[in-house]
Amino acid sequence: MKATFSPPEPELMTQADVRTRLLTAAEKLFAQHGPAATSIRDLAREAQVNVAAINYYFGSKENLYLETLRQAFRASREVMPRFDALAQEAQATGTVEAAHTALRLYIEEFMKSLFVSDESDRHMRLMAREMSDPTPALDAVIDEFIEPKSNILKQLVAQARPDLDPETEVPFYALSIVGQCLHYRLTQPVILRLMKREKMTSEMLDQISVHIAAFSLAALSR
Amino acid sequence: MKATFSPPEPELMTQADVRTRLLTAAEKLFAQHGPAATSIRDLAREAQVNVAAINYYFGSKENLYLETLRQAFRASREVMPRFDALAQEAQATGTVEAAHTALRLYIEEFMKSLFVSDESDRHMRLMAREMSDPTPALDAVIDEFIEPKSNILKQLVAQARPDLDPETEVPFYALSIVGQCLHYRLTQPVILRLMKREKMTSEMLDQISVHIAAFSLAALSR
DNA sequence: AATCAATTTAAACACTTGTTTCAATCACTT
DNA sequence: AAGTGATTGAAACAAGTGTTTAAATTGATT
Repeated sequence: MKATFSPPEPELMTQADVRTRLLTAAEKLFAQHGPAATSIRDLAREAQVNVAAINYYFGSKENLYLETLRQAFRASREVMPRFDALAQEAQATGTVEAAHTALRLYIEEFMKSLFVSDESDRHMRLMAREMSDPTPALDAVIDEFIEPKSNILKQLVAQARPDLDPETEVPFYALSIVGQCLHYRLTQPVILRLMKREKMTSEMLDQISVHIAAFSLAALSR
Repeated sequence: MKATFSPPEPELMTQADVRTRLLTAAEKLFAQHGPAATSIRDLAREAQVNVAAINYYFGSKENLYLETLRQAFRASREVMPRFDALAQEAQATGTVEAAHTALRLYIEEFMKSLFVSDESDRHMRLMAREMSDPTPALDAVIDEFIEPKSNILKQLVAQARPDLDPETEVPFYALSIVGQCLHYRLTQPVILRLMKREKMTSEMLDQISVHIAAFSLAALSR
């Protein structure tokens, strides 16, 4: 007679220890090596947990990955209010100059969030990986993270250039700004080699942010 | 009594059939799914070849990947003269306006080379993959492809803005331009979803090229 | 203290991976 | 036509994958 086990309801979080240890390990390893290159035995070792625990608590490795992503951008969204406040303040002031300062800050904050190496670094790595090498989890990442952040940027661009069509023109300007920033994260190994540097320093980061802001604002001014 | 087989000298290309069929299949599959997600059995099926042939002709899967990359950017470099001619013509004319037109063409050509879906598309995919997810083969890709192409772009930027320091300022401008272009290739799935499109059309490509050129040239003009 | 479900465990499962083996076959020279 | 070395082929290999099993253990409730 086979006993059928029903996994616990995630929201109850009973015996959260193993579950959260697993999520922590997953965030670390998935961010470091990607989901394909991370085996459930690696995960189990890192979390100091039996291999079966992964399927017991999450049903499958893929589901654990999804859950990890969910947790990652749930945490990342808590940084969003800062960006949101930025945009709302600029909108309240209403001037083109206010939009410019907000864009400068937006770029600086965005670049920082891409590189500051701690928890948010792992989150960014996870999402960057999804973008260039998508899994079925990509849709969630777009809806809950990229789209809202992109909307803030579009709003700032629209305020800086009220003459642009919000539907057809503004999006391209927003992509140009994000593209410059992401480039340094997505092709970091190449850029470091071209610049003959070992690693990204905070001085370089400042320099880069200032350049991207100057470049983009120059492009935005008529 | 084991017979020891010595693989044929690559430069002799004796019985090139199997070897080249394998390279062709590898180029296709590695570009499509990446080296990690492509098994040697997938490769053997695609090339209509026995699995053992891979190790017989290339020693290992990793070596086949390296050889494929080598072949890819050897072929890609043959497109370089076009870019080179672009830069030399601009330099010959010498005016800022000439640099602007050359930059416009450069961006257009570069975007095309990133997306036109044929042989060069696979080469670009292979190299883009190396950039965001490097293997030991990255160094060769940088030296033989990225660096020279980047130098042409820097030269055009320097001609358009003679006041900029070639060592400290020009590189950032070049990266801003390349970054905008690559963004559309590296995060293509995300961008298509944000734009609510199924696939990249040549009309979109033109539109994008025109925008990036306008944006960048506006940023470059004082 | 006994009961009973929730959890943990080691082992096995079925499958895929890259690589190797070795006999069969092929192309070519003597 | 026989002999020889290069190539091919089917099968086996060892190691690794995600998942499932069923017995052992735990922890709380009756």
